[in-house]
Amino acid sequence: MNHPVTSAKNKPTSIDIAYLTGFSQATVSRALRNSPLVSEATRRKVQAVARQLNYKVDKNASNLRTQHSGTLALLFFEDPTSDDSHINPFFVSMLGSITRACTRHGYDLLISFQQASDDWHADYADSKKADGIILLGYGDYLTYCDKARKLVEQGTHFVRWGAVLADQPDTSIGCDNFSGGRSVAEHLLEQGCRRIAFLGEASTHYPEFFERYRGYTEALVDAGLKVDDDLCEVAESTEESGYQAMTALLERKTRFDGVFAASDLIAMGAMRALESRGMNIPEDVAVAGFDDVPGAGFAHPPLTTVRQDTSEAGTILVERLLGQIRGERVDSAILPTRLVVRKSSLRNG
Amino acid sequence: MNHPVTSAKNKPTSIDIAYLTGFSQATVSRALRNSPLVSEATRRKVQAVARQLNYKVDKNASNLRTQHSGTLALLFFEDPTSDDSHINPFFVSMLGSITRACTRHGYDLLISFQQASDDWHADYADSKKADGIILLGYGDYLTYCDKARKLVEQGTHFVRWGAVLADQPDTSIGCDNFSGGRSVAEHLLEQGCRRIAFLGEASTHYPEFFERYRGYTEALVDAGLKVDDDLCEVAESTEESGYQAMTALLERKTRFDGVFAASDLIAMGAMRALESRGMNIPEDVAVAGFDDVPGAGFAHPPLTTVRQDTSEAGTILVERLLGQIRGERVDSAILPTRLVVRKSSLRNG
DNA sequence: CTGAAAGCGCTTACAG
DNA sequence: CTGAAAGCGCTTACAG
Repeated sequence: MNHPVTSAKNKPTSIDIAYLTGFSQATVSRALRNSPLVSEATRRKVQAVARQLNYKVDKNASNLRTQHSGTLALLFFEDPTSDDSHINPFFVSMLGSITRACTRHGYDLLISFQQASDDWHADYADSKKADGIILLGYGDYLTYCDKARKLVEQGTHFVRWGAVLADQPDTSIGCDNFSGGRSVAEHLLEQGCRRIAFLGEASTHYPEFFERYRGYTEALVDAGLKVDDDLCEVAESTEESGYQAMTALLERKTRFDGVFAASDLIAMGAMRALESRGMNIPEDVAVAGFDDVPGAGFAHPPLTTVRQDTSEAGTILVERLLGQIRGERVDSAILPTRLVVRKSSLRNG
Repeated sequence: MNHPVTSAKNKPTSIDIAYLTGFSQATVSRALRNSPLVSEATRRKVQAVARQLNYKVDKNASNLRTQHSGTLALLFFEDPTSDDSHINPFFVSMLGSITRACTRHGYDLLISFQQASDDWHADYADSKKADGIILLGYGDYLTYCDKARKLVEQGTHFVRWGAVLADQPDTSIGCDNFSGGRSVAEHLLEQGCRRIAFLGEASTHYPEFFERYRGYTEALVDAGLKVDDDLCEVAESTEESGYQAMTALLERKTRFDGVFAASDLIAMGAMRALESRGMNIPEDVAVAGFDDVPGAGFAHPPLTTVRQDTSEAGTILVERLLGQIRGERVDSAILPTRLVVRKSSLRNG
């Protein structure tokens, strides 16, 4: 009846501790979890032995038993084109704040990068590896909606960072893209710009950009200007795409004195294109972006942009998701934005 | 004897599929895992029903049974000072390539950010949430060594990105910091620099930086120059620290015509400080960094630096870790570096 | 406060 | 090729 003493090879189990302390395995389990059903003395004895053996509860076993994993999954959608080194810095900030929020709530975070086009690797929840999922990254919104509906049907717990629109099936958290876009356009108008270009794909497929665009057009119209389609150039959210969009715009010889890029990456590419043509920013062309990525302040010239509070965003994403997991009804949320004026748009003063 | 048909509420199990197909649960399990022990017809029937029910194997159950998790954990050490938005871009690249390498090998990735000073949250392996751990991020090397030794004793599978030195207890993967540092100094000398400052903490606590420093001093000595301690300024790897180090250097009124910053972030901060004093780069001072972070090429002026192949690094980290998990003996590895010359250091031509 | 027992949902010898 | 059975290591009613 001798219990094999834990060897260096095999991780200790609660049975080992039970044997060593003389208690039953059930009591050991309770003591380890600080159950009030266990006496102080027992708790101490058990925990001392556990520490000594470097015992850690087997999560696979406890998760199987309790039916939850204490883990959240972050699905990160990226362009098929992007490589290792070019993860959108805005999403990096989000990743940071989401990770921190998870830690605060005692959850672990599983991450997965995927092509927006692929079939989602969204089975983390179905396979019980995660209790819920956070969706991050741009992709075609309409395609997303179809998939989101399926997830909702299946009862998968998930939240998403993105545009908050009417009649969405999911819980979305996003910033106020419309008023952010409007504030940029108003600012450029104040700086004396009269022909303001827009760089970004403004369509129902990319509602974040579309809302920013709508804010921009509204500001123009309110200022008595008309929207000139010649000043709009499609771009996705990369530096390279911004460079190309600006190059295309310049080649069209359309006159413009301001640029609202739908994201900072686009803005940075656009500034590079402008500079390579010898144009001065902001004297010849005032430029503004959106996101306030780390680096926007170090750009040349420092970039005027719209700040989204990633720290708050991450916190809310995690909290709403955990609420959903607890079975609460949670709503979508729109976060305020803030215009950050820097040199790239300041023409006087 | 009627088996309750799976309701929308409860996730289906292999028992449900067994009931629906008429096979035993064991056969269902085999069929789902494409075991050769099962007939083609059975396999198809089982998998069809599984698909229909949106059945996914419960990972907690299968992990418990097989005793491995199919998951790797990435522990990311960061400065206590850093906030969400300032994750070192070099490590972001590593994160990208590690994630991709995991995906290729069919592993999931758990990530955790932690303060280097804290007790490590390294129990992912002990609690069986992960089969192995990847350590990333700078921190005091000597402190690390103590902890690494304990992990090795416990039989924890782990690899680390960092300096590869003699007598290390662990498996480390790092770049050739010494020759990288040497190549930078040689290049600056070729550009006519004679008084080259070094920015970074060169001590045994930070062996990566120390090796870069050693490469730098060797190049100077080989060129018949002497190493001037007055030209060295301690800095940690942040933009802000680089700015401050350069400011301190300038205030000391020591003459210098070149700067080797131990990392790109330091270099970028240093360039900002130089510019704010009206100095021209590279005419007055040639500058070079280390890492080739995304953004180095977009800096003003574009930054000369040493490229570390993060894609290769991530791949090797994951592969060696998986080898270790399989019980193979794996060695540390030193990856080659490549000098990337850009405008910040080009004084003629 | 403690213990004996059941069971979470799988995988895999063992037997046929 | 298939099934009955054991067991991975926990947590938690149930009984005392």
